[in-house]
Parts: sequence; structure tokens; C-alpha cells
Amino acid sequence: MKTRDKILLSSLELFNERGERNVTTNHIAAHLAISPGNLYYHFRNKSDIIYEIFLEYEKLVDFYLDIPEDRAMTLDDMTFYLESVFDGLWSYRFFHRDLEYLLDSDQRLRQGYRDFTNRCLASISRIFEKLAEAGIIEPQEEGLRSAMSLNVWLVITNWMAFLKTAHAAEASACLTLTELKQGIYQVLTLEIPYLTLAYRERVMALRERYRPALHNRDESGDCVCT
Amino acid sequence: MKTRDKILLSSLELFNERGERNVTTNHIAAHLAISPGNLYYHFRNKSDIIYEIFLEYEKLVDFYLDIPEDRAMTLDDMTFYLESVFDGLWSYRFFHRDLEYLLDSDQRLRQGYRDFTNRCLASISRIFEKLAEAGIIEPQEEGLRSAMSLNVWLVITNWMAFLKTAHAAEASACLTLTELKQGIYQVLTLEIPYLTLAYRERVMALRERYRPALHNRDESGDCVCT
DNA sequence: GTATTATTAGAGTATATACTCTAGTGAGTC
DNA sequence: GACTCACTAGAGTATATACTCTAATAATAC
Repeated sequence: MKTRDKILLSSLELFNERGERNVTTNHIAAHLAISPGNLYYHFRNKSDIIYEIFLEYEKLVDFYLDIPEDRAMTLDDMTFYLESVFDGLWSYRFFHRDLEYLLDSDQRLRQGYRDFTNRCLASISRIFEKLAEAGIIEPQEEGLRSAMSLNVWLVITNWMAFLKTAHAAEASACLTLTELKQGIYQVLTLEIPYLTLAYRERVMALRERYRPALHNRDESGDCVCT
Repeated sequence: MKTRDKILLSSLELFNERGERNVTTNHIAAHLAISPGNLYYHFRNKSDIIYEIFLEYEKLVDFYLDIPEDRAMTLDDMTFYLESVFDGLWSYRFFHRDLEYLLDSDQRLRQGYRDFTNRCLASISRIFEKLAEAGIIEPQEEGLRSAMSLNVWLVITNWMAFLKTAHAAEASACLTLTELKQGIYQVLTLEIPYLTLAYRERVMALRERYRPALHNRDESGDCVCT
């Protein structure tokens, strides 16, 4: 693997593990056993590394959220979208943690993320529309649909931060993808009132599969990782 | 005013304006035209300053979210809770921006914030309960109610971050309390399906008052502050 | 007034951080 | 063998950051 790609990979790994704020370019170089000079040969600065990682993230989510327009939407589709988005969130979890600082330090990133958000919101809204066409949820007028989509986005992007702050011990090491996906339970909670009678039970059963497992914490709130 | 209090006040101001990450103890001292040594006479370290500010924040929100148990809840009460919570969020807005890092650097704060979150969630849930008792929303079973409360919390605490990232220009300077309160529109969106017939129209009218005014952005997304 | 305590200034320190500079090395080309 | 060029090492730098230390001053108690 090329050094450039190794830098991107290690950076992502370290950022996810310790948070971007706690990872310096020297750390990244040391982790790869290369010199800082070498790192700076491949990237002009730290922001450039982060921006490249964002482009990957963006590509991944855009790929996941591609909505097929030639057929009706199924419950499986919806499950896939939810699972995928949380997978993406997990793989690039450092990103949302320091989002505001990152956007303040890089205008390209700010613009890119803005567009990315708008595409995501549009996709979510389109999913709602197609879910209604498929008779899974009741159709809603455009205004309500976009407000609902925004709420879905807010819940999704804030769920991980909530989990981390809810942990009593230091969070980063303990959080798992499984826990993260319990966010799906929260998203489906938003849909409940809009479900059609025909699908209500099936979606409720689906939701149940993601119910937060509160039993894996002891009384102090510490995570009991097994 | 005592130096100690001035330090807390200036810190809060600078943190809110520039973000905790961009404000050093030296900045705070310089802003007050006192020496760093003076600052460190009053506070052992930066974390201590932040922790004290958190205690204020906590006190304020706890005060706002005190639910009177001797009478029924009104729509005005609900409006007050929403307005107040967003006021609190605004006054201590730096806090949620760097939350994860702050909690990782101070165990007291982590525990304190955890308890604070749980109290807030309990309050929100209790508000839903009392809204149902008052015939404003349909009563829901406990499980749904707590999932809904969590969603309300997620929307509230993530709304500001969303606004800041949605801005094309640097965000911090431009965001206003008015914009922030458009988050109330999003929270009320969550309630819509549960409103009783008797109150539906009144709440919808209330919600309309907070509708995001999208006209105050030009096509590039830049804020047109007036 | 004197003693004590609270407060403050300001220079200073150890460490970290992002990034630069120079001097290469090694693989391929002619 | 000479040349090029992508790549790398590693020492070094300017600046920042959180925090300390000493000495002095103001406030208060007796």
C-alpha cells in the first residue's frame, strides 16, 4: 500500500480512537513509523488529511443513499438505509465529534459538508416520499416531510454523541457498533405515528430488534464490555 | 465584581464566541487585563473554570425545568419550557460544542453531565405526561414516552450544531438567539401526531410562530445579518 | 500601627504542535 | 555510469499553551 493511503488510513483510525483534537501529525507519523517530513511530503497540512477523509466519507454515504427510482421501496430498503448510514457514521465517527472546529478551520470542508447535509436531507425526504408511495407510511405534505427529515438527521447525527456522554467511564474505547445501531430504534420511534395499519406491526417488530439493551451497564453506568 | 466572577464571566463570553478550543487561559487573562498568575490564583486550571461554568448552566436549566406538581400544565407552560431551554442552550452554547472533549478531560464533569442529562430526560418525560393529563396530547405508554423524550433531547441539543454547520460563512459570529429558537419548530414537529383534536390548531399556530425564516440567507447560504 | 491574609503582576518554564529544511536513498531510464 | 525523480529521514524552528514562582501590594483583623 502506498504511503499516502497508509497515512489516510492511520489518521482515520487514530482520529476515531482518540478524537482529532488529541491526534497530532507527529502521532500519525510515529504510528506509521515514518518521519513527520515524510507525512508532510504527502499532505500540505493536517486539514488536507481531514478533507481527504471527508471526501471518502461523503462518497460512501452518497453511495449508500442512492435511491432507485425505477421501483417501489420496501421495508428491507429502509432497513438497509438505516443500517448503512449508521455504518458510515461509525467508520468516520471522529468527524461529527469535532465538526464545528473542523469546519471553522477549512472553508472547502465547510462548503462540502453543507452540500453533503443538503443531499442527505433530500435523500431522507425522498425516502419518506417513497415509503408513502409504497403504502408503508401515510403520505405527508412537503412541509411536514422536510421538517421530519431534518429531525431524523438531527437524531442520527447526535445519537453517537449522546451515547458517548451517557457513558460514565471514558467513552471512546467502549462504544460499539451494536450500541450505535440502537439509534435505529430512535429513528423508527419518529416514524411510528405515520405508519399505515398494514405495516404497523411489521415495523414495530423491526424496531424492537434495535431496542437499547440497558442491561449491559452496571448500576454505576459503566459499560461492561465482554 | 470579584475577580473570580469576572474570570468566569469572561471565560463564558470568550468560549461562546470562539469555542473553548480556541480560548486559552492567557487569552482570558489578557481579555480581563489581569495576569495569568492572577487567573491561576483563583482557579487551579482551565478545567476548573469550565466545571464551575457547567454548575451554573446546570443550576439554570434545573431551575427552568422545575415542574409544578400542584396544578395542570398549560400550553403556556410548554412554551415557557421550550423558550427557557433554548435560552439556556444559547447562554452556554460553547458547552455542547466541545462536549466530548470536555467530558474526557474531567471525570467530575462527565459524571455531573450524565446526571444532568438524566434529569433533563426525566423532566421532558414528565412534561409529556402532564401534557397528556391536561388533554393537550394523547397519553402514551411509558416506553414510547421515554423514547420520544430522548428524541426531543437529541433534537434540542443538536439543533445549534446543525445551524452552525448549515451556515456557509464562519458560523459563530452570525448565529442569533432567534435562529436558535427555530429549534422549537423542530421540537413541536415531533409532537404533531400526538396532539389532541382540541389543541391541534392552537399548537400548530404556536409552531408556525417559530417557522425557520429561510429568507434571511442569500443563495450562497451566507447569513445576511441586519 | 502591626500582623496576617488575600490578591495581583509579570517574568519564566516545560512541553507540545504544526510544519520546514536539507540531505539524502533507491528504482527506473537513457 | 549518469541522470531523474518520487520518496524518505530526521533534525530543527517558531509559536503556543497550560501552568508556576517570586515578589509585591492591598485589605482586614487585632
